[in-house]
Amino acid sequence: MAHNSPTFSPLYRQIKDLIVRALDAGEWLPGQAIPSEQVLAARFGVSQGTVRKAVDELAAENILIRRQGKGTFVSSHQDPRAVFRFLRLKAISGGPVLPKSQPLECMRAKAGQEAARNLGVGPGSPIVIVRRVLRLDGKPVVIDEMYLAAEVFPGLSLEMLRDWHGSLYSLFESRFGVRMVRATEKLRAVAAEKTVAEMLDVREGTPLLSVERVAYTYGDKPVEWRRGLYSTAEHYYVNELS
Amino acid sequence: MAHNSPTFSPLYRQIKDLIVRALDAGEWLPGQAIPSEQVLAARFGVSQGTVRKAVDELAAENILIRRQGKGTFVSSHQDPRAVFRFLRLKAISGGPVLPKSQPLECMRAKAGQEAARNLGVGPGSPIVIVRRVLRLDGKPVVIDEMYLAAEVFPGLSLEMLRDWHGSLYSLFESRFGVRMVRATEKLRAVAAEKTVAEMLDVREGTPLLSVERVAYTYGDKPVEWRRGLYSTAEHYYVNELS
DNA sequence: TAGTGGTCTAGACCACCCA
DNA sequence: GGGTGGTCTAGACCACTAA
Repeated sequence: MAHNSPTFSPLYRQIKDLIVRALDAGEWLPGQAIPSEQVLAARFGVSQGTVRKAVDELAAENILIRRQGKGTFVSSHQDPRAVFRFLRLKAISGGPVLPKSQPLECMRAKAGQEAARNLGVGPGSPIVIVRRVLRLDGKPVVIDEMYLAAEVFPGLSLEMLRDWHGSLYSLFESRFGVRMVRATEKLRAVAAEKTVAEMLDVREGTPLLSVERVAYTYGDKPVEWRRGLYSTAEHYYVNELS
Repeated sequence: MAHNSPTFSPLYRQIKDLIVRALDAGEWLPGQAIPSEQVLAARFGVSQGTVRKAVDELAAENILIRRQGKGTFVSSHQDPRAVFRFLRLKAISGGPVLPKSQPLECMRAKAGQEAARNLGVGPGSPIVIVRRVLRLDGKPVVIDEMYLAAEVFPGLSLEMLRDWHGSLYSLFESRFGVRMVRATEKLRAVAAEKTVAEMLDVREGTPLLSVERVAYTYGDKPVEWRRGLYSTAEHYYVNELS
């Protein structure tokens, strides 16, 4: 093996890329099992240990899920345990939280400077803007505005959003084959403007948590830019540092 | 090997615990190299591969740092790269941020209900309360109030805090041998009260980011509970989701 | 050149799940 | 019982660092 080329990357990382590419191509769908390590090793012409290391990293990134005795599965936003992977909210009371999305608007537009930059597309590219309210335990807690590259979500409509019972990301995954894999968020504290305050049932000027997110699919491709305003009267945003 | 006992844990995890215990005992200090994998394997009577897996996990948790060709090192808050591991603030302008701590107060007290619960000590236990302002690029951006178990930080004083040039955690590490390894944070948006507003140089009622943190040392032992109020006029809190 | 971590392999056996 | 992932080992070789 040539281990001294300038673009050297270890075998297991090449295997990892091949697996990601297969996932991106839809060879194995979310929730389904991928082939066993033995089979993958034969397919890629490497030892099982090398496949294992590749899968280990993908499992650490929550892209795959290993289940001893059963197999290795493509992680899915359909999985109820995955809901709070991207929704870092908990009730101050400590009780369980039942999120329910209430779509308000779904419209076509052209990308402005900021949206274009965050979505990695050219300015003026067609995008879809979605606005919705997220209710937790029946109360409005989050108001979101999402910007999506239109070509990735063809035919997305308000009816489709209204008819869907589940998380947005599970809809994206099921209907458009787009799996959100990673996201970065920027948090600030802002004052509620009048219209927002009414929707969240708080007084105008109430401090809200502003959460700006860029979400990526396989291959670190950005596909969603969103801004959420969280009412933190009865909920807080949790984070783990290490 | 008895792999079927009810308290079964794999060898590499036992090795990991032994390494953590050695770290906790101060056998190897932050910034120093630990023995090579070969040496550790001989010491614990296992193969190098098993030590490697234990070290892999500790490196993933940012407790150890591997450097090819040099060795494996105990991670340290002295390392300038470690400053932003627990301070998730960036300038909106995108420029670099130079944090500087300005201690205000350091007093002894007895733990109330909440502090006791968060620090894992009995109510009434002696604690130290520290208040400080954190300046970024010269401007006051964060005001912190910290609650520390007194017996873990004997002799902590305002003078000591004032004389220290570096992060608080690097002080704790150098002077008291307490290394912060992990933390959980709860974020909310709140309105600035008068005294806080003055210190942060904002108007009363300005929305601030409230960050409540419990920090843990080796063995998941909580040793610090703090609440910070962040002015997010020119900075934001960053987070990675995966 | 010697020592460190990093990669890759091959094989054995264990733990778990399911038919 | 047979298949899956999980653990552990032993050995070879590569890549990086420092003296």
